Amino acid sequence: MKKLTGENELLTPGQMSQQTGVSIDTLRYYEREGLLQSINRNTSGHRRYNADDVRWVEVLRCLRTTGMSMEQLRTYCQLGDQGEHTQPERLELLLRHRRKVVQDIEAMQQSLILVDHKIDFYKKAIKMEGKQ
Amino acid sequence: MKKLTGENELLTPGQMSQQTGVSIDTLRYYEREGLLQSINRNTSGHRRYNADDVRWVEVLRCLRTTGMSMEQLRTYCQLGDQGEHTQPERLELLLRHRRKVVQDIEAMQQSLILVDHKIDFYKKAIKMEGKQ
DNA sequence: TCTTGACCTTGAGCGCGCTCCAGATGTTAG
DNA sequence: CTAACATCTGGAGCGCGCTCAAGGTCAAGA
Repeated sequence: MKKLTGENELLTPGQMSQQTGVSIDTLRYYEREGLLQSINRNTSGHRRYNADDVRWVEVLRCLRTTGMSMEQLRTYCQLGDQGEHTQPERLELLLRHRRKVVQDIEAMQQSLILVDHKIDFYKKAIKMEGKQ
Repeated sequence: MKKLTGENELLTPGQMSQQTGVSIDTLRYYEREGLLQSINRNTSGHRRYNADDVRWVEVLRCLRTTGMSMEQLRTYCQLGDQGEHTQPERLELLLRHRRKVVQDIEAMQQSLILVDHKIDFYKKAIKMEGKQ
């Protein structure tokens, strides 16, 4: 009988991976790299993730999706570990990141305009060829 | 005396690099990888880029900025080499790419929302702490 | 003439973010 | 009890997109 929800809402690595969309290997890698700390273990040393861990991994995913580097992520985590007094620094880090992300999105949108021109060009060229 | 514009509008690698923002090494790398073809050479074997090359590198940059892989880029170039009859395929490739880019941008914007929530959280937390 | 500097080629090296492997231990269904 | 499967650790390997190094050619200025 497989437990689907029980055991105090704790997730096995496999369940965690499914829930977050992050591979088991990557979860362990993040832990090694200091992005994931104090993960609970059961009596035999297997990881058991809790709801906080799930939420944190979702934050990590958002930051990775927006292109934050492992190094910055590590810095961010370390600040978190150092206590509430680092909140201004963490805010600063996120604001810096945000500015970069907005720039990146704008660069992509700008580049997309040229791609669209190319697309239009091909559409017209193909249509012409049909008529010619 | 250094020529700044002369020589039939042809650009040296250094000038090309400056103009396009792509490093000399990367320009050569792209050439090796088949992304840049039939680059002219002067009598001593040095590259001389023309206006078409500049425009093409700008296209490459847009495609790279939007995350097209080297492999797809190579495919796109090869199709171009095969003549006008590959235009429908090239159009298809660009349309596929476009869809992916739009998705990527949306994913980033979505992730940015969560980052913004975190930012708000810190802003409030810091303000509270000041008042408390 | 000599030096400087841009360019050439070939091929190795690198940083990032995973991803995989080996070999051991734990867990569970039949 | 056993077979099959999940997890553990430590460390190696990989794919991508450059980037750099070594050793050479060539042209121009002092």
